[in-house]
Amino acid sequence: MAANKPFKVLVNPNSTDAEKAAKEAVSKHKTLLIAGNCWVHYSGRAKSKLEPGERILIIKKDGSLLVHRSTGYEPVNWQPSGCIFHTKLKENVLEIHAVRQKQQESVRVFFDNIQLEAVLDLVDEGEFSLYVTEEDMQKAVLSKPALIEDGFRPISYEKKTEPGFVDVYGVDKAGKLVVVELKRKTASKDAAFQLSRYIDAVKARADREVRGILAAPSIGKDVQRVLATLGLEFKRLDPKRCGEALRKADTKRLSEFFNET
Amino acid sequence: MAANKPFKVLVNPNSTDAEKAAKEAVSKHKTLLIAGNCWVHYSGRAKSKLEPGERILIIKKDGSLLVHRSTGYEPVNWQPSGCIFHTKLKENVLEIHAVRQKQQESVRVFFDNIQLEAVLDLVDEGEFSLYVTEEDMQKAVLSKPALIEDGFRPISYEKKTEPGFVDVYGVDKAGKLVVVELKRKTASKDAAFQLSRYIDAVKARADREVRGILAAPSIGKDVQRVLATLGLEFKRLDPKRCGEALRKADTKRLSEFFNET
DNA sequence: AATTAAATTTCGCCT
DNA sequence: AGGCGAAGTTTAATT
Repeated sequence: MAANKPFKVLVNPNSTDAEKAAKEAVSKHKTLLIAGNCWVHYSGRAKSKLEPGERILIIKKDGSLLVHRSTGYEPVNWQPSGCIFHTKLKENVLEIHAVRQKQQESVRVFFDNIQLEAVLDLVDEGEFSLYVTEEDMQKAVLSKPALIEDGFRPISYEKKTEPGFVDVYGVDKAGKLVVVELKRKTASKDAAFQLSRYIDAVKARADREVRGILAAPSIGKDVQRVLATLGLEFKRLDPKRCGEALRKADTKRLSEFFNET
Repeated sequence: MAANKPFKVLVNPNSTDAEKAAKEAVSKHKTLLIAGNCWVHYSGRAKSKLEPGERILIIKKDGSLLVHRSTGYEPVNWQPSGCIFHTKLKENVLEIHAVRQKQQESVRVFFDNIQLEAVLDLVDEGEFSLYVTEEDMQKAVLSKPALIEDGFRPISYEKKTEPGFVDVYGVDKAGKLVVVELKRKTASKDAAFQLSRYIDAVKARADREVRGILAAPSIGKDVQRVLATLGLEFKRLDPKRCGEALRKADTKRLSEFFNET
């Protein structure tokens, strides 16, 4: 556990201390967190008014603002990053005014009672990755081969050690052999060449025509040209739809498929 | 100022106390707020992994969950209302597990260091009102044409892609054709010219006199002169009164109007 | 730079 | 209950 980090917490602060902390947070680009009784005025593309009630206000170092009520996943009022903030104190009411030049918008939050206020210095270098695993994509194709094309029937599959590449072998509607290479992200030139090598290897053994399909969420124009030159095909395969297909798939049957191979 | 409300604030709590407070918040349907070092796993429609870093976690009484990083207006991980929560303690790591049956989703948040934890009881009955979008103004005029002028009868309406402009066509007391252009904010010169172009187009088709009314909350002196030059009229239209008119309008009748056109 | 498409979109209204 | 459309949508990608 790391040593305790420097941050400020005020419980039931008076308005003067509250404003001081808010000013500090904003000027030093820290995270400001306030829980208390407030009302909010928004004006910009539309207008809104929020009558008094207890909410949570968050202001981040990039100049984004959030006001959260006691329920609901969405903020009741907000402002994307890039705001400039002003604070004002008037008759023990703390006003925090967020102005966004870009969209000509402004949000004013007025606190007349603060339960909790914190000025945090959040250090966050952690990477965020949203993914569909190669295995997920493979499972999706196996459970719903039409994702590749109508009439496609998988015969076997092979998991490769290289991350991001998984092949599925099968036959198409006409009975022609098909090699499918899956890629989690945008198809690269490498992927095209790799698929080409597989195709060549399979052709040499099978001694008959083999189709090669590179299935990925997207492909660049240049890679598309490479594919065409190599006589290969591209099939757009949306990771999201793979996920959907997976969920809708008959899990039992799918697991059986995996077990029996 | 109201008396201080009961709530709990923990600064640098140990994991045992942290879990205890989290359990209390969830079971008693309070708002849970944690700032600390965490990592997050999400699995559902997609999958995601968030490497360790310092963030803010909010769990609301309706079972919604938010994980906010130090920047960005949007949460990095979230879950809409309706989650069921489980907490677990393992080697001083607090795990909060949110499960949503409806979508078959789950979010796991792991804290190994907590700077601040609060259990709040937010009381919020304040009304939120969003008012006067262009469409609102249009609906208001359609439901209460007298907002434009006495005896005005709308015939049809048209929604434009340009933001802020909505037209209503109708006839006045004398049976003369009227084109109304609505603007959410102060009428601009552009609006005047735009209306003028409409009028010209309508005149060309209808081959008879057409009145043009620019309806907006306010108008500048210069724009007023432009209007006069173009032979057009200005009608002050208070957004607030539009909102009121809308609320008071017979919703059924309004929807019928929209259907029959 | 502008336009289009996607989002773990969510949410509300209508059929 | 399912489907469609809007959102103060925002944000990323593509032309």
